[in-house]
Amino acid sequence: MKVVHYTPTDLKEAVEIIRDALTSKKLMIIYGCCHIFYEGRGASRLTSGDRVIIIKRDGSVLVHRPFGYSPVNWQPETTDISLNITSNELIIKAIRTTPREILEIRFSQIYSITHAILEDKGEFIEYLSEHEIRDYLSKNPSYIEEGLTTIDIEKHVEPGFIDLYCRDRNGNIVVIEIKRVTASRDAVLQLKRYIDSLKKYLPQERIRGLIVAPGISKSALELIERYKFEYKRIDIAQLYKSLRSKQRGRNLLYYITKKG
Amino acid sequence: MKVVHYTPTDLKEAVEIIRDALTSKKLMIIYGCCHIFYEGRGASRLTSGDRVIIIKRDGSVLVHRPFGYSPVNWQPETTDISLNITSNELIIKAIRTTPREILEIRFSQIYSITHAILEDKGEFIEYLSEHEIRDYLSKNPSYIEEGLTTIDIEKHVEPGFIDLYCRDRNGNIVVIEIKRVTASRDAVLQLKRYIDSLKKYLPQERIRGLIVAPGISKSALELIERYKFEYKRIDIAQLYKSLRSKQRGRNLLYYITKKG
DNA sequence: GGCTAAATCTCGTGC
DNA sequence: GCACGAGGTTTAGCC
Repeated sequence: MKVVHYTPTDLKEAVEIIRDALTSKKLMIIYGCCHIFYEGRGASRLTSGDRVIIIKRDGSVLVHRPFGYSPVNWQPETTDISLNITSNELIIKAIRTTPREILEIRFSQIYSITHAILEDKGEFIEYLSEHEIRDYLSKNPSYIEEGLTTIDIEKHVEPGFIDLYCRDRNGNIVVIEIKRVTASRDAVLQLKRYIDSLKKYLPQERIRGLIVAPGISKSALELIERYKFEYKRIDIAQLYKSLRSKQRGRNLLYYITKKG
Repeated sequence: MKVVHYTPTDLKEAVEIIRDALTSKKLMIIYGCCHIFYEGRGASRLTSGDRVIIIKRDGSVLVHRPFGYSPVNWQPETTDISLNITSNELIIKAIRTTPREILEIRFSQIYSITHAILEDKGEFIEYLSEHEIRDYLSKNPSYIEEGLTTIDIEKHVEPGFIDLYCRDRNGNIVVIEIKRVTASRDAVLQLKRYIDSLKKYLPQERIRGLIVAPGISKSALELIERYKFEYKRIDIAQLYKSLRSKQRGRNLLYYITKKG
């Protein structure tokens, strides 16, 4: 990647640099003093100040202030970008339809422009969240154990929330703690607290404790045996396949490796 | 604003530049080839490729790929940022608690670093959208008229959607057309079409037509009188205050001026 | 295209 | 600190 950097002396010089970068479809970053006009689903004005503007090759525009994660103004990728210059302002206008929205950036000064062609063939691998695993297993409890039925999800007990609250084929209550990664001692202790709390209200019920995770630590396994809980290993990659098979663009197998 | 630009020859040079920028709390933008590790509420990996990384002075981190409006990875502002270097990688790690999340960026190459102190005292002025006004008035119909009750929002009739469909204290139907800006002739004609359509289905009902707007054009007012409709002026600034009064950091009055 | 549901939603406020 | 609600939410799938 070659990054080209300019410090334009005036707006007339800047407009040529920006025009070139736009036509050659580069990613461009501008440091400048500007005020901003937005009209569309909402409407806003931002009075003059120093900002960073990112224009990507797909036409998406981001305006960032010195603070905060989110851009103060933006335009998603489906935009047409126009460029104009008046006697004292350089104007970038990004317009999109559906919904009709206009973002207008008016620079009084441009301090720096960098642009480059980014070669990014990287693969974005997204693992399953605990939430997703929990939802899937609640709908497919037989994946955990034959004859299991879900009674409740995120059932509230005093110490917190039980991931899955089930009943097995013999009518026993099964309290399930799900972990996205190798289950640690903490997971077992958590499960213990839930079950101890439950037993106060259901003294006559037989309650099983079950850790569901792709792996388990030695110390956790020791605790499980002491408390007479159980451990059910799940294959996250297989689960991922079942969940994401309908989704396009992610045709690979995904694995949880180990706790980072 | 003074933007400083570097093209570091190696990672050792880059680490010093980045360290300086971090300690002096500047906004920094890095063009580099990196792979990324994220673990927290979710988990992801991004394999090697060229990206733009923005680190702001509040510690927020954004990782942008050449396409798309949204960052591929990020960390909101409540972060601690650490910097390390191995024999062949420069590692930026941004960690936050509540929720515990780790973002790790591992650069194999750094092409360009720019940093600057942005002076941005600009005021962000957000106007109300027609949508927001409609929602507010639907929940507070007495703002329009004493004894008014909302029956339906965006009620579908043949020619389109009625903004607010209400009943007044005397049991009459009130069809309300809301405008964010000075209402024009078109607004009245629109209202006429809705009411004409309604009358076909409700021949026995008395139906009132009401334009709610911060202003009205002369020609629109003439039409209103001809059709025996009504006009209710609303104060957008006052409405804004009621809506946004709970929000901090926006302690000014906001006004709708005119259509930009 | 609109509608529905989930998100590392974010960003507030109120308890 | 955690729940609740709104947003130019965004983003994806489904009809």
